[in-house]
Amino acid sequence: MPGPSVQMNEMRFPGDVEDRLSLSERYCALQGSRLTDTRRQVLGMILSSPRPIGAYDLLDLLRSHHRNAAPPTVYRALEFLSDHGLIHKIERLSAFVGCSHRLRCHHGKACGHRAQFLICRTCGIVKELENDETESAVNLAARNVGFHVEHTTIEVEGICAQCAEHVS
Amino acid sequence: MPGPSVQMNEMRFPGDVEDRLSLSERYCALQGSRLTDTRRQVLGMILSSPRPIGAYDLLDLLRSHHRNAAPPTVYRALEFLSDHGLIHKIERLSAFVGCSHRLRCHHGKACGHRAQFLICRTCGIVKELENDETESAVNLAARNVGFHVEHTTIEVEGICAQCAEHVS
DNA sequence: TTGCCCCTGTTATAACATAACGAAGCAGTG
DNA sequence: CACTGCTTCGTTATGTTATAACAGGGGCAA
Ligand SMILES: [Zn+2]
Ligand SMILES: [Zn+2]
Ligand SMILES: [Zn+2]
Ligand SMILES: [Zn+2]
Repeated sequence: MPGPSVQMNEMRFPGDVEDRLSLSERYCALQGSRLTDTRRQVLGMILSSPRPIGAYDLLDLLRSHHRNAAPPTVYRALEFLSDHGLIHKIERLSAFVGCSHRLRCHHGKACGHRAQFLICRTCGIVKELENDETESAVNLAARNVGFHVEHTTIEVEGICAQCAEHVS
Repeated sequence: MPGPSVQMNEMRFPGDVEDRLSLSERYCALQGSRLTDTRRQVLGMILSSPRPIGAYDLLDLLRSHHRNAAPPTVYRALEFLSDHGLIHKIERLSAFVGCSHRLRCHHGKACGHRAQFLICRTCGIVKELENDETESAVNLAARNVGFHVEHTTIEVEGICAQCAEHVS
């Protein structure tokens, strides 16, 4: 009876997603971390989703290829991916998106990459911006009251350009 | 057998909180809204808390004065207070703080008040800033990609001035 | 071999939030 | 007052998101 001892079938993703997964694998290896099967599959599912996806939706998807998956399975993977800057959590949605910056960045885990997220309330698509002026302004304002900034969450809700066109 | 038909005892708050509650009551009246007993008590509890307080902590407090309180009781009050700009939700904490702006503002419900929140990860205290440069920068960045902004969430995690002193 | 660290499996529970429906209260109106 | 419409609230149940806690497996180095 051939086959692996654990019920984990390989999940196939579109070519561009596979490319990003390969890059992510190499990126993790350089950090001395391992992009294991589960982590890779969760990342692939996030990258394949056109909009932010929640932990329990990921769990449902994961289960069709990984029988034993439970909430901690997903949350552990999400924590790893988040720690390594491969994904971002959108707080307002309790959902996750792939980082559109990380794979273009050569500074590693602690590069201080900060972003702003534009959330369209019509189509649900989230765009990641990296606007230095915004970061500078908020950092300055915080320092002016003696606050030491460690992490900034900026999430903008509104209507994206696409959706605005459709209405007019 | 005297007493009200509903088990709702008046809760007493410190003088400064009572002052803000009175102002809030007048503010709501001007809007044609009613700051009912439950809403007033929830607001009072939020204003009395030195740090953000979660819905279920509010529920526990509320129950000692209001036997029948259930989750919807609290969430309805929170929605009302939030809609009227009297409180803010801190997304990263799923918890609520009183607005430090509203009672100084004469523009009413739709004044477009926007704020940034500095969350100290040591003491848990949250400070509300109103920095126009930050708002301008993020609005500009969004408009540059054709995004129509409706609401912005800015939450900064780090160490407050107080706590930074204690360490050094 | 032993000990250590990382990763995972598994069960259970905590924490946060809303759906749905009916009744009570509080306007105005005739 | 009786009628009506609207807001608020009580109540029960359920949905959604996230973590605690502990055991086991597998690689690697001393
Ligand atoms: Zn990013
Ligand atoms: Zn859109
Ligand atoms: Zn405010
Ligand atoms: Zn502090």
